[in-house]
Amino acid sequence: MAGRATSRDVARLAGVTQATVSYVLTGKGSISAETRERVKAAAKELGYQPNLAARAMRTRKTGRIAVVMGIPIYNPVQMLAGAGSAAKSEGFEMEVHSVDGDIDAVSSRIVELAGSGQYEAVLSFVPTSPAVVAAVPADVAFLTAASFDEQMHSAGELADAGPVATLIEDLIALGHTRFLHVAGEPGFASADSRVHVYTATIERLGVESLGVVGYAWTGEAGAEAIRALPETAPPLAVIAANDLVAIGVMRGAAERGWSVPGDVSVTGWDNYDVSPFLWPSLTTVDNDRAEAGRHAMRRLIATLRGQEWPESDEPPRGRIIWRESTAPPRTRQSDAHGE
Amino acid sequence: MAGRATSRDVARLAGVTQATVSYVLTGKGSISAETRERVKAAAKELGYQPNLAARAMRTRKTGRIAVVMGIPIYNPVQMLAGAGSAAKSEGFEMEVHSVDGDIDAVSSRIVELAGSGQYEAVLSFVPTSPAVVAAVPADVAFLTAASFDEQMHSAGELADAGPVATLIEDLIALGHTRFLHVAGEPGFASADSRVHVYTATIERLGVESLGVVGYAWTGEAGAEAIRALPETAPPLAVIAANDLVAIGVMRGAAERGWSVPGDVSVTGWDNYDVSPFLWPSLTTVDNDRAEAGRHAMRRLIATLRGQEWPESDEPPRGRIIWRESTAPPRTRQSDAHGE
DNA sequence: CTGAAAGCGCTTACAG
DNA sequence: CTGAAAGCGCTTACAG
Repeated sequence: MAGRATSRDVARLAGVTQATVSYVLTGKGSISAETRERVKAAAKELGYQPNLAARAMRTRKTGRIAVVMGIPIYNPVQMLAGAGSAAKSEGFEMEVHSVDGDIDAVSSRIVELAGSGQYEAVLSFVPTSPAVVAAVPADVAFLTAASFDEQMHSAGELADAGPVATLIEDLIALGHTRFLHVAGEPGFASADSRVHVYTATIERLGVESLGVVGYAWTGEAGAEAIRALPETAPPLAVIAANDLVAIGVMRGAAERGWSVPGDVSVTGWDNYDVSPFLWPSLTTVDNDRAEAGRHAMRRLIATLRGQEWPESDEPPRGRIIWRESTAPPRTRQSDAHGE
Repeated sequence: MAGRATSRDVARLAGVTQATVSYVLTGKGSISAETRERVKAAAKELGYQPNLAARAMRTRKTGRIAVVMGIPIYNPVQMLAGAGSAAKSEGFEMEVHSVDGDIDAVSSRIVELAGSGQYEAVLSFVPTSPAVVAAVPADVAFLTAASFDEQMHSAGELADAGPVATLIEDLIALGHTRFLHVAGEPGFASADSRVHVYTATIERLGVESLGVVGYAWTGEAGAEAIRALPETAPPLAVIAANDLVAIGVMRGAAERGWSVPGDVSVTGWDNYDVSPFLWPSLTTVDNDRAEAGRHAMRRLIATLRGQEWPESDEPPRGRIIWRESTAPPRTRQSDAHGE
């Protein structure tokens, strides 16, 4: 039975007082090297683990951080593992709360968590309403890693969507001249910034766009986007907001008898575990999710401690993985009929 | 700033003593209805929330349960949400820990968590070594919902694999006579029990099996299983351990020029979000993951409280969703060459 | 550099 | 049915 010895036991064994034990363990007082060693040895011998509840009560710091997830777009475990390890290495425990519902439901749940007194900070991976910031107690740090707002805009979070520009440039190099973007759910920085970069890049390079459609993280949105296209649409390249949407796009193309990548080149995002095994395998943007989680958590903890966050410290960039779903466009068969 | 009022404040406002407040809130003492109302009203007015750290310290019960996940087979969020809601409704907080590594790494982490004094119970969704049970402190409940052992055997967890039998029976009704099972990672009850039921059903119905292969939750295992087949294998039906494996199987078939479902019928498990949008869409077994999570958590809490768990209370059964990847086998073209 | 003491907010015997 | 008091294990001024 571990976790049983108290600081009093350690003190007794080391022949010092309880306060000395506390000073040694928290590193606060100035204790002689010799005493310090004695205390540490005693703590080790007893397998001493501080009672966190008692410490929390006395310090009024719980050492706990809440993370809020929606029913997520993709498997979030690696991101959570990254966030958790960053929290742990800074001495915090991380607790994950899944919240289902719309932005208001999520927002009020966050306010509730922040007000529960159990957490020193709350990190949201779901978009929240702006009112949350004001409703969170002043002594609880709050950061949303999901929302697209002015702050993020300037903080360089747009960089996350950078691969969209590369994707388009490289597809043009392959011979593509016509594009379509199937976007993710509005309110998510990842979705909004990709739309932003897509639109800007299309304009900058002067190529044709069939529009921005979808606005949902679903396969259905991808399939529907293709079903709604005119018969004359191919050849074209579709930039899908993530792999699920892209798989819907591929299905939509198959339903119409359009070949991938011959008639329709398709790109996704997030590199699902299934994506290398699709037929054709899916070109996608791979993110280091664990690092993304660590990054968000470190930033939250900096906020919590009132530290400045260097602008240069951006989240990790996505890396494009080219696979079979992208290729030079098949030569247009009946150019005369194209509009 | 919420979470600020203490039981003392509530007592003062209600004109009673702190003990009375505690009795009312924990429902333990016998307090007059009138006093009870006054206390409740006061608590509500002050937005009183008990300080959990203080309560934990006094009761020596933390009210917290640790859940251990590996880097998971599929998106675990719904299962975790189910487990979390069951925990919450029983008055516990649930904390998720992701652990990477082999069975020994996972096991020692579990022992560490159980011994930390922070949790009243630990629930593992990863297989653990048998030694864990002995190493966990006696006052910490422990349950693994992932391992396939005698206990589960008798507790009816095999029922989880029941759909395998139905799958085979229905495929036979469709005209199939030759099967292959691509299994998941050994040690996982879900993998082992499916192998068990597959083997038993093949034998019972006297149909041909090309074997049980794979033993990994990967797309590569699925593709490899097909690549290793003799040219004469089709038509056959492949029971894959989950959708990722099944997608690998479909790719393997495509590589060999075998059509799905004409030459190879394929079934998966877990109903991935991408599976309805594959081409062909994938026949699979859909589980109520949230209910599975709730079930495991309720059972853990019953253990924690020393309650008997009724044998009849089984985890939810999977429901087969028939889609395009399964169909009657194409007539064998060159039966003479078949072995 | 170390010791004695207070107190974080709660629950729970024990008297009344 | 309610009140006064102890104590869970820790940290932190305050003296020495």
